[in-house]
Amino acid sequence: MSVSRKISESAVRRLSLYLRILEDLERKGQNTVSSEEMSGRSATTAAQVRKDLSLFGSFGKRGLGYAVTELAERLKKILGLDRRWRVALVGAGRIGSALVEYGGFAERGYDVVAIFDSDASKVVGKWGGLCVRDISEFEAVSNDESVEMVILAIPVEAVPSVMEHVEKAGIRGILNFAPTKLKVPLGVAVKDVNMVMELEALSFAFSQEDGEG
Amino acid sequence: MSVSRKISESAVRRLSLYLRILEDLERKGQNTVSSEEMSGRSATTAAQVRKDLSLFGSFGKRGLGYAVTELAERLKKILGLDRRWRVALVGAGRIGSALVEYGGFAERGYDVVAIFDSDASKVVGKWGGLCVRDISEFEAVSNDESVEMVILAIPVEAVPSVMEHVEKAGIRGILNFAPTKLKVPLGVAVKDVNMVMELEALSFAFSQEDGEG
DNA sequence: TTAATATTGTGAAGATTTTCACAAACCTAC
DNA sequence: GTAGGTTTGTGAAAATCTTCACAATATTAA
Repeated sequence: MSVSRKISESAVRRLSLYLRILEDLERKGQNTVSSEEMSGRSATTAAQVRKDLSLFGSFGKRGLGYAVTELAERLKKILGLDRRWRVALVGAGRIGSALVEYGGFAERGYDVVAIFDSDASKVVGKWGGLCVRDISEFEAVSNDESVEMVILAIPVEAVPSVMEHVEKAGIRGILNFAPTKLKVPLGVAVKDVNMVMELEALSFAFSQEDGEG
Repeated sequence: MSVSRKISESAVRRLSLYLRILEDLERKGQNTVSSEEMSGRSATTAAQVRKDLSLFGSFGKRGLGYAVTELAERLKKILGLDRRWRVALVGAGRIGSALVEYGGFAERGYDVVAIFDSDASKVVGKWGGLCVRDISEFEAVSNDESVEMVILAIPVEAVPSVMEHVEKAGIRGILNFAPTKLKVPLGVAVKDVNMVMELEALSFAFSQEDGEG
């Protein structure tokens, strides 16, 4: 049951996708699903689906496929979604605002329990029932609130000073929206979300097409 | 000069990152940079940097490194950033709002020239100087405005009907924020941005740590 | 019970990506 | 011009990831 092999980035991404597919099938009342059908709904092959799942055990039945609900539960456990996570948002700007109001996080087990900004006095009112705190309070508040992960939605200039607080508080997971590579101590996981980078990949695809025969 | 080899997803991502590093160095007035230094600022090795760049030509000088400004220009050209792109936003909800006001797109050559929503009447006022149009006008407006790419910030349910318009209009690049795999005709490039998926990768990293010796 | 059919789980093969390591090219100093 | 120090560009090796292909196992039907 315990996994000692290193799982690749892309495999984890696919697991995430499989879970979404399974939940969709569940809603539709489908009981079992084959690797073939799963591959049709993702952008992979049936072999890839089976290989990915086999990294964690044998969840299927030969000749039959996978039990939708059971596999979904397994994946949730594998992805650490069999519990809720306490998350802090740092940066109460446009992006931060959108993320808090978005709602998709809570739905999947991530509760935003604190919000910080470098100039909290600028931010009026409550955000989703939380008042925006000053970043200087980060260590104290994140300790009180047992914050485990941070969503970083701040400008690049603010990164160094904010990261000091985050490090001191012992946070070990960061979802980074700032378009810069964070320097973090060993053991801290970082995932970058960079929308401009995605657009650049699009225009690259275009340029390649045009440039070629 | 012309590139016939297929460039990997991750290589393109890294090129994007290199460009950001170079622009930073440019601002700081640095004239040349070594692959070693570049690798220090990204999360790769010097050999990787050189390999990536060599896919497109020989831009450096042995013993000296790369000319910052020149390499930046080269990368811009490679990434299709030596021109401006006309982009439409579809979906005037929270995420769409944040994206438009964000500003980072225009800065990097992507101009939002039209905004659509399935219920435009709900959306009051102008967004960044543009009025929000009804999605039924998509083909006509995107034609008039020479829209090339679309940013899709709509709920999953709305995807099929919206995609019909997008396809008919002949759009060939989509930045997709909807958490679903888009079915697109051949020749249409799609990049997915899925924040929940990133968070799931984070909690996966956590769970792995905890589960292992 | 047996045959027919479906589908998993997985070694092995194949493909792709990353790293290594070093000759070639360039700069500076004398 | 030569020696000494750098750093690129790139084949080749190593590592990683994906696909193939098929034995093993399950279901259904008769």
